[in-house]
Amino acid sequence: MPEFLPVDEQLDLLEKGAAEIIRLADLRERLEESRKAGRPLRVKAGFDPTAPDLHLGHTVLMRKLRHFQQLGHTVIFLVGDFTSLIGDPTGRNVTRKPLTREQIDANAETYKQQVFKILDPEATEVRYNSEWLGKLDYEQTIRLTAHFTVSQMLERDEFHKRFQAEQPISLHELLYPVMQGYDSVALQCDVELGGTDQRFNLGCGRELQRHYGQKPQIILMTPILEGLDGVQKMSKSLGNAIGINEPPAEMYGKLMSISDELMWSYWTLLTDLKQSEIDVLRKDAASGLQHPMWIKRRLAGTITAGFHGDRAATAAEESWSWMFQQKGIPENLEEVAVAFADVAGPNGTSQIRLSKLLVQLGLAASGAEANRKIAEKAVKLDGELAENPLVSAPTLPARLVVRLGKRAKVAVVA
RNA sequence: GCACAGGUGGCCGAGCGGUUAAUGGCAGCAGACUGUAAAUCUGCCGCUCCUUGCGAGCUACGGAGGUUCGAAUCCUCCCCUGUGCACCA
Repeated sequence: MPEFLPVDEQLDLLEKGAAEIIRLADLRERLEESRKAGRPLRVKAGFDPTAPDLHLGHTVLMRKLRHFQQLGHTVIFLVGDFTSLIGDPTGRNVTRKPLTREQIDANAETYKQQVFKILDPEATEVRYNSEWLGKLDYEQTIRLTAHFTVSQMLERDEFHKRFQAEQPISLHELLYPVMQGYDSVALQCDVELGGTDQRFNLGCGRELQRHYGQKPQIILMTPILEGLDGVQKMSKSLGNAIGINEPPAEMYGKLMSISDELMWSYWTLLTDLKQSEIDVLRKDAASGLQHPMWIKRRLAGTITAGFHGDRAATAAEESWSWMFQQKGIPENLEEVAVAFADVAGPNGTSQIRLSKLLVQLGLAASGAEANRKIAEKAVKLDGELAENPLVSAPTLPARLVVRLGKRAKVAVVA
């Protein structure tokens, strides 16, 4: 029979960084029962395999899942392969395009690879909701939807807003919360985790479980992580995200660019430091005992190390410091191999067209943009301001340190 | 199906026959300042090419045609969205 920690100790970890728990008393009770019976709780979180590139925002929830896992409970990683045929309307003012089966499968695979950087694969139950949703026939679906009313659905903020704004709401979108709720029934969940934006969907699970004679699940909501701008939620499409697969230097640098204020919620949501310790840091920063920059550097180092290991994090920190504080050129810059033919200048000469080089390196989105940046004196070559669109390449292969604004890369032209 | 209102660059939103690659706001990028912060100020902000010039060409205002020297702006058809109507009629 598995042993569980005393309930208060479990709650101490589980409550950290949770935005809201419905209801805390029930969770406590359920934990008591589980401990007494030696039965792990079934904890579910659903993921839409729509965005194969996970960012730190997604990890807030996964870290919470891991907490349950660490405490010995059963974590169910639910791939919403079926629901993503609909596309969750959350956070959207427009109807999503449905994905194809192939896209979903491919996305789910990448998803898992990334998720297991945080979760223990051995202790995770991976499920797909097509398993049960795909089997529902039309009649069963009708019976399922009969448990909800139209006005219940329209109460949901997203729908309400769209309705008020006279924007389209497709009928099938109303099915999303119903299906997510049914997932909880099918899996007999004790707890479901989700972001605060999932409140409505999570609640549907409780509602349906009651109808199916199950104890309504406990809901634990995690806050939505703000992106680099500190205003909007972290999202790849808003361009304010830090991907968990980004190279260490990139990750570290982005973390350093957040505002001082934002850093506190990152500490809470993205690290294992105890809340009490974080509060001390905050006090020290306010009183001037510790410079906020150093606290931020520690944050960036901690998070980077979590994904890339201590050594990589230290290297990232060093090159950041070198590059931005001393405005130097770090040693371990990313090298990109570039074919001379792709960046060749006028015919017959050995010159390189700088704008093309910037595009090849991914530092500029287009040649036109690259040219503008050159004109704006934002480009440096080997530390020297580059104002000429043509660069003479002495001998091939040539090694050039190219810098545009905050980012720099080494081009190896051959 | 009918009536009405709409569909403009990443988003919001002007323009309603001609210096309109398209006012303005947001977002973004770069420069200054800093702790690569934030805030602020300044510049940029469709793409391609080169002889990098206040250069040339191409593409763009839901789609397809048309009128015109010239259309995001006018006409026709189509697609999409919202609202209202839809028993007696």
